[in-house]
Amino acid sequence: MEALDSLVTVTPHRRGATIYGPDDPAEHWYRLLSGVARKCALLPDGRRHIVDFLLPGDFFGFIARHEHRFAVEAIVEDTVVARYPRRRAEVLADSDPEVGRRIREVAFETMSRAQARTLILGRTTAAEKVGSFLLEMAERWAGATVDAFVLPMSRYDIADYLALAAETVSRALTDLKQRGAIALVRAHRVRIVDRDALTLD
Amino acid sequence: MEALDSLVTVTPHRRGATIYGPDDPAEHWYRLLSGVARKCALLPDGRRHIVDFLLPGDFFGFIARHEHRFAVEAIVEDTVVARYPRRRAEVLADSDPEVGRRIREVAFETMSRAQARTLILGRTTAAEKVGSFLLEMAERWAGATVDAFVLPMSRYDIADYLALAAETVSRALTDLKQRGAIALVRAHRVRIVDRDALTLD
DNA sequence: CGTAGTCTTGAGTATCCTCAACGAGGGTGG
DNA sequence: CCACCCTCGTTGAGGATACTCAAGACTACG
Repeated sequence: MEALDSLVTVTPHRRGATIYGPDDPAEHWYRLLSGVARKCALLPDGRRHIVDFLLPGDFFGFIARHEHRFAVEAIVEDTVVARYPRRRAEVLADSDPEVGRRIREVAFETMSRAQARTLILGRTTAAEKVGSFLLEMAERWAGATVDAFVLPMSRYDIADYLALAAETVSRALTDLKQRGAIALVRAHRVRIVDRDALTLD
Repeated sequence: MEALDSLVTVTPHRRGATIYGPDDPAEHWYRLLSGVARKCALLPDGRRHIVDFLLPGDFFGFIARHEHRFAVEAIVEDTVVARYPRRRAEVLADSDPEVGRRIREVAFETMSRAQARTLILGRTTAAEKVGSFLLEMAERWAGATVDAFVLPMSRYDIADYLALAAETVSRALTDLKQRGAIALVRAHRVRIVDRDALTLD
């Protein structure tokens, strides 16, 4: 991927900063190098949906159209993003099979993420949604299956991701804690104690 | 795309037939030529999720891994599917930039579909979910923005797609009908009367 | 024409949302 | 270093929504 790396621009972002907006021309592809970000859509009635959380290594901003439909915002301080000019990357993909294949792989991974998300949202009860969400985060966090990790996003972010009220997320988490399924340290540090209790029921 | 077309195998499927199963080796890419299909996941507790409805023109079965996680089943009689051997298609994509770019475009389209679906599932009330679902189907149906179309899938399918109970789907539809937002002919033929009434509550 | 599956409708209950108040943490400025 | 403030998180009570269980009506198929 040295060929693609020659095109890259690396930019740090502050917490809350917008990486790209919903009406920006889609002239770049992006990859998160460090930090965490959220991809969100603002609905006509003012509500907000979070369609994806972006972790280090994740690519985003891929789109066939010429305009993004979502906004991407940094969630933590010093969220570092690599940016690839779309046109030149596409030209490179046409001439370099290695690059083209890599981009296809990345697109397939992104699709996998979207499908996993769909399965989580398809859960019916709040406890199941929150449980599945924690398992997803634990799995995506550094790729390894770690049991303890940091949830950098707020309860409101989680709520807008799972289509729940923030209070319901909070209640579900305390409930999981009291059942012994997870342990919480100051609201943002999670340790999974009983994996099975997060899926069943 | 004549290059890819030389690899294709076309197969008709009966209503209810399995196009590929959850444990099949992912040795093919697919495209729906006619009919309708559902992509579904079977959960450990026996419930079913429908992750996507596939309409004519849609590609599916793209995956980086070596095994599918979902099953795809025909919903209507005579659902015709084109099948491309994955390995050979990948080799072709490496050697033919045209093919490679087309596959990237298809992957991006599939991602768009997944994101649209996420927005629908993120709706909170049943009426909004069903309304958004109808608008999605109306839009995807033949690409044109038609107001009258056929909903070939059962209420149970819609329910498993929207994470609702089948009864709730039925109630939401009759409610929309009584409000004058849609007209129904024998449960499966829909005409959209008032588009705005489908989005804003 | 008959039957099996699907769709609709009803009643009661569980879940989640809304509104509200309180508490905790982190950051800032004195 | 401490006090303040402000955002975020938690908890409670009441009401709305959707689910479950159940039965009846209709369709589509054989």
